[in-house]
Amino acid sequence: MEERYNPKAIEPKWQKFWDTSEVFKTREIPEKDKYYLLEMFPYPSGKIHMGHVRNYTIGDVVGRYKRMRGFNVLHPMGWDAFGMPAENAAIQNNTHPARWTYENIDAMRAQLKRLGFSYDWDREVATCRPEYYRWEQWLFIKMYEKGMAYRKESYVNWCETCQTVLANEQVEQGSCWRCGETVRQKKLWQWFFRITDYADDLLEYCDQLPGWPEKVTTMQKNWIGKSVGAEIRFRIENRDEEITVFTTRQDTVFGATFMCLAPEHPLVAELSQGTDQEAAVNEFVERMSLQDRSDRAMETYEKEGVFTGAYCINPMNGRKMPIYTANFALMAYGTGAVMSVPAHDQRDFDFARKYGLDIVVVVQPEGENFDGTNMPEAYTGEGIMVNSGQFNGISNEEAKEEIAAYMDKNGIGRKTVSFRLRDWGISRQRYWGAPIPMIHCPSCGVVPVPEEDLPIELPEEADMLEGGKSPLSTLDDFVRTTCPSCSGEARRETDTMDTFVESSWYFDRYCSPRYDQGMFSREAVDYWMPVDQYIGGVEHAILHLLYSRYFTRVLNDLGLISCREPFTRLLTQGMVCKETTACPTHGFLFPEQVNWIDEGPNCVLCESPVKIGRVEKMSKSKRNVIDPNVLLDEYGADTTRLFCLFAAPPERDLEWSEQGVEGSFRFLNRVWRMVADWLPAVKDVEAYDGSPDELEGDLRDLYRKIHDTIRRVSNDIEERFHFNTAISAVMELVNTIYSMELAQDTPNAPAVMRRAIESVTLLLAPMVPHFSEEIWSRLDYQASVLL
RNA sequence: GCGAGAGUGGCGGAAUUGGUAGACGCACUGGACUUAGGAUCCAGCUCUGGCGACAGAGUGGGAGUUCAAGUCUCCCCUCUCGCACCA
Repeated sequence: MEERYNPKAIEPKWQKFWDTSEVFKTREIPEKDKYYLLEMFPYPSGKIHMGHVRNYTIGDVVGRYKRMRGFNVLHPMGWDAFGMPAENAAIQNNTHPARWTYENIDAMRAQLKRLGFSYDWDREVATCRPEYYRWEQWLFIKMYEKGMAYRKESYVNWCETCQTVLANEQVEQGSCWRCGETVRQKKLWQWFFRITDYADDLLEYCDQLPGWPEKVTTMQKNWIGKSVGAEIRFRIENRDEEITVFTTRQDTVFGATFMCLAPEHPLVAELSQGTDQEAAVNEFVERMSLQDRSDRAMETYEKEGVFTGAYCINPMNGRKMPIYTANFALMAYGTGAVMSVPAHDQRDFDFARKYGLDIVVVVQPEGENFDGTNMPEAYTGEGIMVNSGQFNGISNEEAKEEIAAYMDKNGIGRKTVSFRLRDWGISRQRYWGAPIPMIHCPSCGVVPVPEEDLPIELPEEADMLEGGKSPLSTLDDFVRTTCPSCSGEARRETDTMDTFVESSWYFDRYCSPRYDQGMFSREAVDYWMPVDQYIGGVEHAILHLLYSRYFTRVLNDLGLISCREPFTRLLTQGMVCKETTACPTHGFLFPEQVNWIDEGPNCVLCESPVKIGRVEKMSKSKRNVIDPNVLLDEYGADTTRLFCLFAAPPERDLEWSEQGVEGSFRFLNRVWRMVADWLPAVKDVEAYDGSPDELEGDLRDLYRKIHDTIRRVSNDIEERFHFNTAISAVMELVNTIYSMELAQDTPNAPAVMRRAIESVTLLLAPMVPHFSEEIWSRLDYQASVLL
């Protein structure tokens, strides 16, 4: 055996071996325990980054480990291939999104193969292929038929830069999640999925996902945002109309002294029309629509509003309440109308003080005597009901129930719940996405494309307009069609679907990726689903994971799948971070632009001293990125993988360290030398399998240490996913062997050492697979170490 | 503001059920081997005092429970992440 460990020679050899021997090819074997392991599939941006390497390495360890433990493992990989970057790249480089995407996929697949991941590549899926999205279109039609998909004109989040609609989940602090542009409100006809029908179900099951990090289920719960309260109707004075509000404090209804409507509320314009307030209201509404959404969402933002000129009547005490439109009333929550109770809500209190509106106390805390003039701020706690007619004297908690019952009986209102979650707007005015399979007929209205006409393929030669309207709407050949129902002239829907639709069911497709009679074969999906272990970044805690849970429920309710939750266990791995380096004149520097000299780091462009910034997530903009390819060239896949596993436990952030990589490489060399040293002695010996009692001294200690290590590593991998401590356990074992300085001619030493070497190889096999396969074969085993 | 998580040597991080705090690695120091080594092997490495055996302190701070606390309870501080005018 060579003295030196040479990954360049070893790794391609075993990658080829895995390929040709088809060890990772998977099929359904009913009598075997299945294990569906999934990592979040990447967007084919062109290059694998360290985040991918970490994510897929963690997954690969679990997959290989489970395989070694005898499970039938499904471990697929594919491409989340639709989306904006392909269009942008196409415009910039004068190419086609499809071409750009497929080239990127080829490049990234090659990189993943270089890392030695145990994927069943026969199951590869790319969501931009018609064979894939045709079934998404099929499902869309099914959902349309069941009323789960619908169209409405509504205010949508609009990104001017991306020229497209964004889902609520894609708006971060009032800005586009992708480009950072301020999001505006725009009124458009849009397609929606009725995810709100599942709000309660999605919420309730959050507590039945013990395999998920609490952090994620909490985020989902907050996002769904259930509030229990009541709906109350207020008659508008001199009109045959009502305003419905949602409140969690129906106990304070007697203290409601005015009404606030969101500026976007349809009644605002209607009520002010023809009054002296009309001009002021219009000015206010106009001003609010131009305002930055994130500014408006600030709690500290000054409350302001305008009287609409109309009044409504408090149904409990007949009080005449002025109707305002106010900036703190949000169209996106509840009904867009707030009954304002200034004594018991801080926002209402601020507003009332500013505009001189009445403050009526209806909940009095014990030992206090609040009234509208002596309160420094709103009182939101518990107390005894006052100024509330027949409900005076009881606690406000009791009053919540009694008032709700009273209102229900008298047709004023009823108990209800409100969710923060909105329906999922999926229309996108973009080219590179799955076309929505609908037809607009002037006489029949909206008609689904007949099933036999699917897929509605994306036309190839789209005129990609930079920042224009939906590219598909400019293609006459695409748009013009005939109505399936009356055969008259009709127009196709030109919006495409949000790319999150594709990623909401790809894990089902992996079960039978080439199936052409439906989304998936029932048999395959029932065998494999749900995913036993899902691994990916926490940035998808709301968006992708919530949508996927929703889709699984839809498929379940349509009778297509047996499970209701898609992911049994979820691991959210931390980010890969590195310090930033900045030059006073050249700004952030790439690692290779920094010259490390004795006096300190130095800019290669101008030689001025470089400032070391804080450790942050690797990103192009901060330039603190390490290209995995460089690592692969220098150290090979196994060292790269080992470093990712050893430097931090998976759920924590991993800080990049050149010395850390060096250390991982050194360890593999150390193991290699040990094996090379002992190989002649152990080659023709059976691994020791007797009782430790028949050994003595160091050999007995070593034999016990071997078994202790096996227990620790198995436990660390299987139950805790603590690969860092699993590796350190193996390091300890190797250190023990080195420090014992066993003589090779000691009786039993070769047998025990063979046991030691085999154990180390098996324990390391999930983590450094090429390395382990190589040693395993040197021990004269023919089959893969995985078997 | 609400919710979640975290705080341990010079650094990354161990300590699984309350039981020797600092495993393993990095960095550093010393030694061995060597023409040489930035390779390798061995040893040291929490802080303070001491040549030393050793003594004292020590897991963000403060109190408590316990024979025993990084771990449990209470209060406080700091950091990270998520949500945030949610009526």
